[in-house]
Amino acid sequence: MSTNGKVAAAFEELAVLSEILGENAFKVNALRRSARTIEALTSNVCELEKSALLAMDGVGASTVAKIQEFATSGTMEELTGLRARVPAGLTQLLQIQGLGPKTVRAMWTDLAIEDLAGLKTAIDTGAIARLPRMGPKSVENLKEGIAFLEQSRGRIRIGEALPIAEALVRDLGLLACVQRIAYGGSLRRGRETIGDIDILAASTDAPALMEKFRGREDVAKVLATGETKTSVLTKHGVQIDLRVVPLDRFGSAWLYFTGSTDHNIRLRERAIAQGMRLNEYGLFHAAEDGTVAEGALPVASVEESDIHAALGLQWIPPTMREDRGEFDAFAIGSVLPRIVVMEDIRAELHCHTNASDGKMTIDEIVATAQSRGFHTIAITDHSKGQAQANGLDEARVITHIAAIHAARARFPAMQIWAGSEVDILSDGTLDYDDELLAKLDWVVASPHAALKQESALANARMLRAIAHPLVHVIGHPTGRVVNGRPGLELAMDALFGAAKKHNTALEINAQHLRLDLRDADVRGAATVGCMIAIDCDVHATSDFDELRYGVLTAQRGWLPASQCLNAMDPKTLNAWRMQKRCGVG
DNA sequence: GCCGTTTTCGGCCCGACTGTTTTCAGTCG
Repeated sequence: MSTNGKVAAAFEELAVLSEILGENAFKVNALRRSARTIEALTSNVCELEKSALLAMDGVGASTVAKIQEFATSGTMEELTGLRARVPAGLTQLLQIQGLGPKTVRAMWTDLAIEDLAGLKTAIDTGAIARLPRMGPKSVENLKEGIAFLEQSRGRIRIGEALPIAEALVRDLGLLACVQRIAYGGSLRRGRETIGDIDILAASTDAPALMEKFRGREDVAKVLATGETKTSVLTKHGVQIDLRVVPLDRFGSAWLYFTGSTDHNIRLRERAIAQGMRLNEYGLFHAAEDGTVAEGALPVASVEESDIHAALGLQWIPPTMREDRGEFDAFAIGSVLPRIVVMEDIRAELHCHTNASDGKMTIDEIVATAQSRGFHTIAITDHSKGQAQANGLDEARVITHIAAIHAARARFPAMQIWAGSEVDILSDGTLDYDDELLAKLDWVVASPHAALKQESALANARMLRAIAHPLVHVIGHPTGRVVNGRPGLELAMDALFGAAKKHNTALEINAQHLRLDLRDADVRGAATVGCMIAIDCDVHATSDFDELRYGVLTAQRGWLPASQCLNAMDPKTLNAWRMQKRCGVG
């Protein structure tokens, strides 16, 4: 785990243990907020100056002291103390749906339950019923919560969640009683993993809509159902919540159910500061004492943008609602560079044909790119080190370059480049020599092996590749897999600085399994002024559809269209390609 | 634990739902 990951985990653990001990909930929340802030940093938190730490929202003297203590000793005294007081097994109990810190604490102090096994025993013997507010239904829910936890899949990847949500919105949207329907939550914000799927609807007949939803073929269990809210668990182990609101309150509800929690809190604070109140039913004028008159009509509620406008904001895209500076950036009057959108993307600069491990021929892949409205494609089959992927040796590369260039006559409207995805070897040298690299129109250099190497070595390796004058783009820079492997542990800020200096682009690999660079790193790279390529790493036709995950990640990283290679017109992109090699060969 | 266009102390977003209760605590998003 990276240093920032360790420090963030320490703060999260502080929060959990404090919660079980019954600490002030606002303190617990502040600890959690510190954890999230540290997790999203692109610099090593232990190497930052005190002033830089204090400048971050929600970071105060106490947090700084803990970080500095961790930096020098590798531990936090307070955390060590809490671990000694709270049984380790209690933390897991908090992951049970419907079981919170108050009840866990009561289980521990009243019944001496210290872990999941102890809880199960207390349920079996009936001892659990001695707790206050623990009636038969609560016990039943507890049993189901434990069963769900034991078979739970945790957060699922966005590439799995989004198609499920889209199908649901499409199907339910066909019902005559549905006036408006959309998904919200972390899915709409484009996060790389999703806890559950949130669907929001306006309907003339809410009970009928709920019944249709509960009766869907893929529903395994109804978790809760009422007038306005139904939660189900699908056969694939995904929780889906459906909320129904009046049509004229859709905007405020959508804003609320999209989040994030931190963003919502800041938005409501903003409303209060302006003498108003905000909830899912709208933005309301408040009386002197802060209350809203019974039955008052909202100032704004129909569209999200109405509420933003009434609070002095331009509409904030969902991908940027994380309380990471968006309130200043979107204040009315402030000007933000235009963030990249799907329609900007007109080039695929990383793809594989059947010459290595792709499924398509050169002509098939070019034709597909053209049919998607692209003007440029760089064909980048694997280098020889990727033997398992049928990587090309030097002789095959020469033949392949000629075959790719020959395709230009058959696709006169397309700019077609013969490239390679060349391996960055563990020492930072490349898998082809410079003479061969210079014959290629386009070079993507990527790490594929030695992804567990020590951090200092990994940094040196990637810096060397970034500095190589014949490399255009660094492909999937960390080699991580979402929910899979952590990848290289890199000092990202140093990489961004080098990429800027050498004018080497960094990739957002759009494959939802990779999303590498991750969102927070895109933000860091974009801030420094790096160029970014959003590529689908195409192996088969359907891989072109992964593009949207890459674009969502770019938007979460506040990437301006002007810093995205794939958003350039063909001439500008070609000019960038040529000048990248200025003074070479 | 953090923070300040009334505050360096006293607040800190807001409502729905559930199950247990006779008015509300706990949990969730």
